[in-house]
Amino acid sequence: MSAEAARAYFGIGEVLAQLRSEFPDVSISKIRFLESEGLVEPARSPSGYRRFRPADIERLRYILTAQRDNYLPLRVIRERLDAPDEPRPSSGRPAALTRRELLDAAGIDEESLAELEDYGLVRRNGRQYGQDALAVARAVAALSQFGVQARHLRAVKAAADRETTLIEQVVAPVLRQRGPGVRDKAASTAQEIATLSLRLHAVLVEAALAEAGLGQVRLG
Amino acid sequence: MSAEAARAYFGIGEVLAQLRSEFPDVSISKIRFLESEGLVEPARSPSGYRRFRPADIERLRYILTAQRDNYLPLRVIRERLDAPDEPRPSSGRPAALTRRELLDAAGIDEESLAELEDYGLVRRNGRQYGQDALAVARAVAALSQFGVQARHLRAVKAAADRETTLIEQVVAPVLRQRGPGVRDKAASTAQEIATLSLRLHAVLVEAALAEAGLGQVRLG
DNA sequence: TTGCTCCTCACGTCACGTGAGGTGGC
DNA sequence: TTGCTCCTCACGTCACGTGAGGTGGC
Repeated sequence: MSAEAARAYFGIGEVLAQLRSEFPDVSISKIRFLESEGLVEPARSPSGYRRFRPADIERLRYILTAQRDNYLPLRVIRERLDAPDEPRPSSGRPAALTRRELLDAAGIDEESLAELEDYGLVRRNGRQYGQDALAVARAVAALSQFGVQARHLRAVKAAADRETTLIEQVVAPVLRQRGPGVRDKAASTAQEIATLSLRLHAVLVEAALAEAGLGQVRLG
Repeated sequence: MSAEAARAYFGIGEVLAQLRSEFPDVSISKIRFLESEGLVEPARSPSGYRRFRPADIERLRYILTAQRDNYLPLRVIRERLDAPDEPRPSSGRPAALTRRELLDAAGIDEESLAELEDYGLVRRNGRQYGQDALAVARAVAALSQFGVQARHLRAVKAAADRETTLIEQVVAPVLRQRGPGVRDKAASTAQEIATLSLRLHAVLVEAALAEAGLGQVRLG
C-alpha cells in the first residue's frame, strides 16, 4: 500500500468531494441532514468532527442512489437499510395489472397494445402485466401524440437491448465471484451503470438538439 | 367537427386525466397549488368550479415539462412565463469553462479528456467548454470507476446520434411551416420527444435487468 | 495569529398532501 | 335523495438550505 492508501476516516468535505461527480446535488447540509434522520452514523473525533469510514460512504452512496433512481422517500430507504432481508411489503400500487387495467391506465387501445407486444416492448407474465409494462405503454402513448412511429420505437428498443448486454458484460466478473451478497453487489453496480449511461445519453441528445437550434425552449 | 370536439372548458379532473399519461406525478392538489402560486389562472364557473381552456392546459404542460426536464424551481418558471422575451439572466453557473476548469470540475485527467474529444463525446467552442461537456465528463468519470470502457461509450454515442436524427425527422414538418413561434414550437416538441424516449429507454433497460436478476437492490 | 474546516441550533423555504366541512349539477 | 365532482382553508410534511455564533488543528 502506498502512503496515501488505507485512510481509515474522511472528513465531511472529503466525503462530499468523493460523491459529487456521481451525485451532483449532494451537499454538506444534506449529509448532515441524513445523519440527523438516522440514516448514517459516522464516528466522531474527540473534537466533534464527523469521521466517515468507507462503510459509511457506501451507505451514503446507496441512499443517494435509491433517491435518484427509484425516487424513494427517506422513510422507505430507512426501512430497507434497517431490515434488509424482509420481503418487500406491498407498496400501495398493485404489482400486476390485467390487460383491461393496463389499457385503461395507459389510455391506449387494443391494437396499440398488440403492436407493442409484437415489437417486444411489452411482455406479460401469464395473464398479468407489470408496472414496467404500464410505464412503457404510457410513454408510447405520449410519443404517439407527437407522431412518433414504430421505427422509432424499434430503434429505442434496439439501443436498450444493446445497453443491457453491455451492462451484463461489465458485471459478469462480479457474478463469477463467490460469497454472500455477490448478486446484490452485481445488481447495485448494474443499476448505477444504467443510470450513468442514461444520463450520458440524455446529455448527448440535449447537446445535439441545442446545436440544431432545438434546445431548451422559453415559451411565450 | 364532431359532437365531441370544440370543448371550450375542462374540469380539473379532466385536465388531470389528460396530463397523467405524460406526467405521472401530477395531482389535483398540485394543479390547485400551481394556481395559488399564480402560475395558471383558469376561469371559474358561476358556482366556483375551475374551467381550464386549452391554453391553460398548454401552460400547465409547459410548467410540468420545465420542472421535469430542467429541474427548474417555480420561481424561475414564473419569471420565464411572465417575461418570455428577455434575455436569459446569467444563472449563477458560468456558461463556459476553460480546459483546466473542466478537468478540475470533472475530476479527470488530460488523456481521458483527449479521448473523449476523439470520440466526439465532448466538443469545444473555440477554447471554451460548455456545461454539457462537464456533464458528459462527469458521467464518463463515474462510469470508468465501474470498468466501463470506450466501446460502451461509443455505443451510447451512436444511440444518441440515431435518436437525434429521428427527432429531427419528426420535427421537420413543423419547421417547414411559416410564422412566429414556429421554431419554439418545434424545439418544445423535440424536447418532449427526447424526454419520453429517454423514459422509454430507461424502463426497457430496467425491465431487462430485472429479468436477468439484476433489478433494483435492497442492500444490507 | 491566521486560515481553513468543521460544529450546533434555530429558523426558513419549497412544493406540495391531507382532511374537515362544505356546495352544485344530473 | 343519491352520487359524484368540485370547492376553501388550515395545518402538516418532507427534504433540505441558511445564517449566526461558535470551536479545533496545522
